[in-house]
Amino acid sequence: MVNQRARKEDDKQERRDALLDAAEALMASARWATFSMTELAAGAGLSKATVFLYYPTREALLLGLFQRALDRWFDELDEALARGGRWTPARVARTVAESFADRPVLLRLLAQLETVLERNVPDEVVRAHKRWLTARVAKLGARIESRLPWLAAGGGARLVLRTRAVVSGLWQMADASPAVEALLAEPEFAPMRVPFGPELTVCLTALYEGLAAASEG
Amino acid sequence: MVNQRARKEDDKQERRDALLDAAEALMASARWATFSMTELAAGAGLSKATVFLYYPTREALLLGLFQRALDRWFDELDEALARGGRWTPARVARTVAESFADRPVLLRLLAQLETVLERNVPDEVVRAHKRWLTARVAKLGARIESRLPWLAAGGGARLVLRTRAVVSGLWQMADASPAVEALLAEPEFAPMRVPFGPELTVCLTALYEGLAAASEG
Amino acid sequence: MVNQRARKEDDKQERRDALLDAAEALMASARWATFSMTELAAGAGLSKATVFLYYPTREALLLGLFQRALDRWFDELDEALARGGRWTPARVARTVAESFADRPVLLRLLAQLETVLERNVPDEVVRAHKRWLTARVAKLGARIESRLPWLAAGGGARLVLRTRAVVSGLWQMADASPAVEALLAEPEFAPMRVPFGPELTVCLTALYEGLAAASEG
Amino acid sequence: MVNQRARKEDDKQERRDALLDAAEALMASARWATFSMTELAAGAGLSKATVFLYYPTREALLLGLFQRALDRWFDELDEALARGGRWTPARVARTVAESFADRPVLLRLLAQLETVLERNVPDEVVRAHKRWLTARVAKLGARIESRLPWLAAGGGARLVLRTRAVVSGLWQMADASPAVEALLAEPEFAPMRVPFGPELTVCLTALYEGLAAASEG
DNA sequence: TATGAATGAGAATTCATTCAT
DNA sequence: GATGAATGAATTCTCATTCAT
Repeated sequence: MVNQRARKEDDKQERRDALLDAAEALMASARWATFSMTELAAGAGLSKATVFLYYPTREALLLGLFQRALDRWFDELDEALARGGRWTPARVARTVAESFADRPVLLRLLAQLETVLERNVPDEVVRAHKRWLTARVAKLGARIESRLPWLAAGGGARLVLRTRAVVSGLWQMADASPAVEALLAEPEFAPMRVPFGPELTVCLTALYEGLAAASEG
Repeated sequence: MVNQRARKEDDKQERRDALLDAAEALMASARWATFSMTELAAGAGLSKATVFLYYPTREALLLGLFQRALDRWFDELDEALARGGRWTPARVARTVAESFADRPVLLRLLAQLETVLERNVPDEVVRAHKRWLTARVAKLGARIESRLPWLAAGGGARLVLRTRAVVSGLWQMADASPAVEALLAEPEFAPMRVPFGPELTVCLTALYEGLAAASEG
Repeated sequence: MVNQRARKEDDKQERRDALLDAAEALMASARWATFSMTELAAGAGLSKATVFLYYPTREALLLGLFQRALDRWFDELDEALARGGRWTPARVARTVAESFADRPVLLRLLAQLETVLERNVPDEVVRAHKRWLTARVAKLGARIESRLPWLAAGGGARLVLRTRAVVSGLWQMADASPAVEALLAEPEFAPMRVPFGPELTVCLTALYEGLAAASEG
Repeated sequence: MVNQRARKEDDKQERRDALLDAAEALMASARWATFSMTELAAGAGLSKATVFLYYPTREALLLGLFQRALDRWFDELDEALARGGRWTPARVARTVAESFADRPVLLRLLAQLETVLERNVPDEVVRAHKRWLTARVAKLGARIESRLPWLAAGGGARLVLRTRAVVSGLWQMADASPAVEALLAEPEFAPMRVPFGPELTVCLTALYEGLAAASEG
């Protein structure tokens, strides 16, 4: 991917994607906490100036990366929830929890959304993103409502947001720095360890079941 | 006759506390997102170099602030949970949710713990913090276990961690930048709004009830 | 039958003129201080690369714009000085001063000539410009000598250069940034205000009269 | 001037002066047109960050340099005008013209004042500068009024401003880039040469005499 | 102990200009 | 001839941290 010119619209999208691929690789690596445009450009084999050709600010780029990762996740989860069979809160929870497996980049960005992503981005870009997000949340919410009939109208979207909170909160606890990781490996700190996958399943299951019970009770 | 050494230690602690007070004021203000050592020193009426005399790094200081805020919260919640009457999961949830009211600083630090606080801090400092934290979590966990008898041994501590995840995740969504805040105020984005307090109560209640049901079932 | 080559040359000149038109519009606007090739190309409805097809450097383009503006000014002033009646130094001064009315672009470029325009321009381009300029100055100088007979041979050209100095110096003082403009509007700074038109008339009149007196005495 | 610390207020002023000295050296050199903070820091034997410790922006620094150079000029001219003997417009003109000899830095900054110096400078700094300038102009104006009694009250200050215009305008024409300099050395361009010193004397003399005549006539 | 001064090591971003089609 | 894409080379400025007194 060196030194070629993206001429057609397709090529441009390709380049954009390549850029996001490089960003993703960086965010997935151990150096994710110090993500910089310099490193990104180097990783993508492009000059810094070229990066700014495609994204007006660092944050806009990260927002783009977030949106792409989220989009893929929405797709996958939607598909998973479209499968047949009997749907209980627990099954929904398991399905949702599984959908986050192997998505460290999405999870990291999720944790940074409000803190980083939505600052220093042109207003219209944020607006476009939020509009897109609202639509996708609504769509997923509708799907979930069809799976959990006790949900009121709009309850599906609300469930998505609550899920996001649990996911993001748990991930933050799980994604410790190497130093802390090492510390937590010591027996003394065993009670503080948070295995992301299992915990997520447990928490989402409990949350959904609890909400179901509340709506029935 | 007062011990000279001790008095010095006291002075030192006093200074430390003054520093944390200034840091807290800053984190509570609108400028919290740009917390800098310069501003902190100015706020504390000290020179920057002096700050580094008491805390080896910026992160260590924030960790100190976090620990203090958390300590106060532990105390308050412990006290609240010590009150009499019948304790249901819902009451515990409400009590916990209320304990986070008016604690923006704690909540902001909570959201940054893994991302910021635990990097660039001397190992022993992290270790000491984690040790303290483990103890307090265990203690609070025990208290909660006494209130929710269906919890297995160690289940209280685990509940505390899970609670932390929900709290932190919800807060992040709620603590948006002013620009996003304005955006979310538009009717179009109403479904994306997350009122922290009410949502926390709902989520924790559901979570606890769900866990209770699971342990019984 | 029209010459193909010539027509092409005409087209080229047309394009060149269109470019200068866009540049002029930009230099006349409030954004003149941040004149950039990007903005220019956008204003001309061309791509940046195309601009460089017609002018080798940014400075060469500005030099072209300067030359065109100056050319028009020479024409107008020459015409004005061709009028009949009795010519005194004062009348010449007034005529010259008036010739600068409503020529902000010329004046701005005048102030930048040595600082900006004549750097980073191919040698032959500068040479061609200077040759043209010398000729026009000589011509105008001759005209002025016919109006102010006390001028020695070559004195007209020298007067043109001296005039240029006064004009450029006064304009610089008058064309302040908005911030300074606002400041100068305060009573305290009244003595520092320089109204370009009136001052120019006064200064040129005095200069010419002074030179006249000197040549006679 | 390496790596020492400016501790007392005196030292600080010294450092400030050293910084301005380095800036002056740079502005006096051939590279003056590309003056950058990087080059300045290198020239001063300080780190870039240190430079920003003393001046908040590049422009503020240049403004400081300008003010110092101007201050010295004011002093010298004031002194020269304080000398005894009979004062004619011509003698004032000669004195003023001489006061600009060997002041390339002042002259270059003069030509950039409005274009560069007064942008990107904190408002209060500009205000302070303008206030200082107004006062010094008034003082010098008063001195000149005492030398040229035909000047009305306030006419001295006005004369200073008009002088500034002539000086700045002539200097700009004289301070050509090396390339242009070489060009102008050719016989063909002899009429376009502007020897700064002599021309300044001639122009100021004519201007002052012209104004004197006008005020009498 | 306290601190004002100093700085290393970036950071994001810009812009005139060139290249490949 | 025209152009969209790409970039080299700067630029200003920031900030946590260290040094010398």
